[in-house]
Amino acid sequence: MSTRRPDTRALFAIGVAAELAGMHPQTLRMYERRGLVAPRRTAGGTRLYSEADIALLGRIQDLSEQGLNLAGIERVMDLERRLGQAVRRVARLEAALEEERGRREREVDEALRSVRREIVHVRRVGASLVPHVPPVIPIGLRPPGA
Amino acid sequence: MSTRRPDTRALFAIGVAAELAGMHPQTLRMYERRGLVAPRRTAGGTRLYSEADIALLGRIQDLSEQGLNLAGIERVMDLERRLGQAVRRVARLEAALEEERGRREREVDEALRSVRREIVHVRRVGASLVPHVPPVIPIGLRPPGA
DNA sequence: TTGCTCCTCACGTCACGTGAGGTGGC
DNA sequence: TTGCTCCTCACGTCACGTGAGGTGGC
Repeated sequence: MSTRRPDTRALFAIGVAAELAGMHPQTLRMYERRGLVAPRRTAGGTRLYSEADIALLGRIQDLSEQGLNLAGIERVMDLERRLGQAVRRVARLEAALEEERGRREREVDEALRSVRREIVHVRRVGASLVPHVPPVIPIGLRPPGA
Repeated sequence: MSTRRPDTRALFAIGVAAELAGMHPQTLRMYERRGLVAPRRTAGGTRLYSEADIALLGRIQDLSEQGLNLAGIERVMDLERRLGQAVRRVARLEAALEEERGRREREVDEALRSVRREIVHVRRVGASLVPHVPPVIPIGLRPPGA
C-alpha cells in the first residue's frame, strides 16, 4: 500500500492544482477561505493539494457552472453525501431482508427435518429418545402451515 | 374531507401571498419565472397561491437567508425531497427486517412445537395416523417446498 | 537568484431584489 | 370606479472571480 499507488499520494502546489482544476489560483484561495477545500500546508505555509482536493475542486466547478453559488455548493455537497449514505443503507437493508427471508425458510425447513431425523432414529433404535413412554411409536409429521 | 378543512383550500392573490410570506410581490413573480413556485391562475391570468405555495415560499426564504441563490435553492429542495424518501425507506426496511426476524423465530418455534404436539398425539392414540401402509413404516416426510 | 508562494485590496460582472410605468381583470 | 393585477424595463446591491502589488518560502 505504501508504494503501490504513489500517484494517489501526490501533492500539488497551488499553481499546479489550479491548472489541473482549470481554475485561477486566487479562486482556490477563496474556496479555502470559504471552507470549501482544505489543502494541507507546508511548515512555511505553502498549500499542498491532494488528488482528492483536486477532485473536490472539479465537483465545485461542476456545481458552479450549473449556477449555484458557494453557499449552495456547500449545502448540495453535504446533502449528496447524506443521500449517498442513505441509498447505500437501503441497499444493505434490502440485501439483509432478502437474506433473512431465505434464512427463515431454510431454518424452518431444517427444524422440521432434524426432528424427523430424530424420529427415524428413534424408530430404528427403538424409542430410545422417549424411554419414559415406551409402548408408543412416534409417527406422523406435518409441514408447519398445515 | 370536502368541508373538514376549508382553510387548506384557501387561495390568495399575489398581494396577500406576498404579505403572508413576507416578500415583495415582484419577488414572487420572479420565483415563478424561474420555476420555483407555480401558482394557479384565474382565467384572466391572476395568480392564485395555495397554502402549499405559501409554505414553499417560506422554505425558499429560509434557504435564501442562508445565502443560497435560486439555482442552489432549487437543487437543495430536490435533494432534500429525495433524502427524505430514502430516510423513510430505511425506516420501513428496518421495520420489515425486525418483523422478519421475529417471524423467523416464531415460525421455527412453531414448526418444532407442532411436530412435538403430533408426536405426543401419536403416542397417546397409538400410531393411528399410518394405518394405510401396514407392513412398511413410512419414514421421512418433507415440507412442500423442500 | 529565480519563480512561485503568501496575503490584502480593488475592480468588473452578474444574479437578485425591488421600484416605476403603463395595462387590463375583478 | 377603485384598487389590485398583469407585464417589461431599469437600477442598486452583493457575491464571486480575478488582477495588482508587495512579501517571504523553496
